[in-house]
Amino acid sequence: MMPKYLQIYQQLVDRIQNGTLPAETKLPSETELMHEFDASRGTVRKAIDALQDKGFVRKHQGKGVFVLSQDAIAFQFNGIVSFSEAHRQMGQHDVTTDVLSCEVIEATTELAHLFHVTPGTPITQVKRVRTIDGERVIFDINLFVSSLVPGLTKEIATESIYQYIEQTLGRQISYAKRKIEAQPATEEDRKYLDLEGTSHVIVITNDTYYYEGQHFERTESRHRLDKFQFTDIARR
Amino acid sequence: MMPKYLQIYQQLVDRIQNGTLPAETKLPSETELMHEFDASRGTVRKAIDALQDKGFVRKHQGKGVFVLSQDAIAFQFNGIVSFSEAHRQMGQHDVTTDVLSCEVIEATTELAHLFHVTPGTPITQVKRVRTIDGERVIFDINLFVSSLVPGLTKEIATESIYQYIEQTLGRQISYAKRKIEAQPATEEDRKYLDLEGTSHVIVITNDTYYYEGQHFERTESRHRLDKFQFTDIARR
DNA sequence: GCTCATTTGTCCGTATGTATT
DNA sequence: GAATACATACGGACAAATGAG
Repeated sequence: MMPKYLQIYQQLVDRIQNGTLPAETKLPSETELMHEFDASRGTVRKAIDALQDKGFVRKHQGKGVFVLSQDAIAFQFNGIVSFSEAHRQMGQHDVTTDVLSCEVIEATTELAHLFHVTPGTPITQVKRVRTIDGERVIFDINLFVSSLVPGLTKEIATESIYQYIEQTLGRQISYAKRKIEAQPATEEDRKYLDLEGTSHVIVITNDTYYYEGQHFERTESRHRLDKFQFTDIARR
Repeated sequence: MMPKYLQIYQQLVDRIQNGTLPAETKLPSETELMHEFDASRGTVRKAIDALQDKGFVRKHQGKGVFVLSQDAIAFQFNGIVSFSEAHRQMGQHDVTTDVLSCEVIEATTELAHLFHVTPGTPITQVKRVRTIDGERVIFDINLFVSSLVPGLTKEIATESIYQYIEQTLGRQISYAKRKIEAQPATEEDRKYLDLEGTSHVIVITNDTYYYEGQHFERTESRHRLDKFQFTDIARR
């Protein structure tokens, strides 16, 4: 049973997304929502606070709660949004993923230090290439602490690994640190990507942590310069 | 008068930052905090929720509230953290800012469309170069809708423009959209930056909006490839 | 496996303050 | 000034998760 405040939240999100509550319009007041959902004021307020946290509305003391324009929300698919990810959602491009390798290696001292495990600990390494409209433009290297992501197979790596972790393993992801920088292309980059003469690649290093604080993954995502784009929205 | 829940929040932040409440330790329970601060449970909970939102603690039903390690917080300087910004805070580098120009231009049809104003509207344009350890590595172009940021001078541009907006003008910034991508270096890039033969620059386009929703600024920050780094933390 | 105390999560009702119209 | 709407604060009750015994 979902908490009541989340049910109210969800129904309001639905109304915003299906156009019942278009941008700029005022939400019903807290008192009206109390009666409509037969809830206390605190419960209604919690739902509205969640809406504001997610960027759907903005509250103004004395005036009311107003729906924000959708483009800001659409912009807000946070997480890493590369050229491919952004356009895959639009359905405009032909994107394929090839798993080059999926094997268990032993943690080097460097990896052991990174993940806070002992050297020799099994690490699952996945290398993938993403092809967009016939050009190989993204080269991904995933490293997982094997014991923290059991049962990972090549088939799963082709689909969404995060979906596997959250739904099949039932573990909750807490936060991810990201770093974006440019690096000179390596031999491996040149081997697996269609670099077309560019000397550098954009590297996104992503470290992901479970709710309990365990660092279970590092992913290096290496993008061809001209096919890279990252968008983000920062709220105060 | 600061609200009580923010006072409690602030005191707890202080304890975390000065080491009274080190990482991994458990906060006093809600009941204990109620007595200590002579507040109701709801007020104490609001303070703790704020702590969790800012990434200081993590709540666990049935267990308690635990202080998170500081490195995740230190990492969490949101906003754009380029090579220079990150290292200026460390005080390790010699960073200077030169204002190349600061003038009022008329909005082209393109700019008018971007800011939702009529063509010809005054736009304040500031061009700056950031020099780090003697190398010119960042070229910034700021565009402000003049009427929304009145009184902007060359002197202010040398210091922090955001500080001027929030403190002197007393306006609140709501959110910023960011885009990061690579572009071929322009002639202007080559003129103002020490590119050392690199063909591309990293461009960060930043659009900033006031609380009321007005789009008042676009900044293009053009970085030399090898001196660029962006870090970020994404929480679920 | 079960009970029990502890701790956080949800929900309700009420009162008062502050900003806007 | 009055009415409306959100902000803060208090109190009480029960549910759900955790850990100790």
